[in-house]
Amino acid sequence: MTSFADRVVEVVADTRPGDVLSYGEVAVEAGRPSAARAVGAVLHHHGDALPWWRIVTAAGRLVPGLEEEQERRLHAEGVPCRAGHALRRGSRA
DNA sequence: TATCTGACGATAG
DNA sequence: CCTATCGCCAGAT
Repeated sequence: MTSFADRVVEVVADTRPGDVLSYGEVAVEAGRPSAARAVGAVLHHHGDALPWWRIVTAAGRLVPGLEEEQERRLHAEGVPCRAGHALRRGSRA
């Protein structure tokens, strides 16, 4: 019974190093475009079990409270960050 | 079953 | 750029 949470896990677990998506993007891929909030809850529950650092807000903002940790991990995967927001290729130069 | 909470998203000020 | 409000959904109590 692939629940929404399970779908989210699948999507996030399917991401590879250097990839960065927003909660909304994950929600869409999980089949619930308006469940971005639930996506965050799922990631928070799983903790380090999933590459949560590859997930940012729609505004490109990093996870509140973990900006340092996330920025460090993203940078380690080749994702440049600046002032708490991940610079995604294609979004803006 | 009802109510509250939260690692969200978009719009308005 | 930041704060505030509304809408949304899933999980916990």
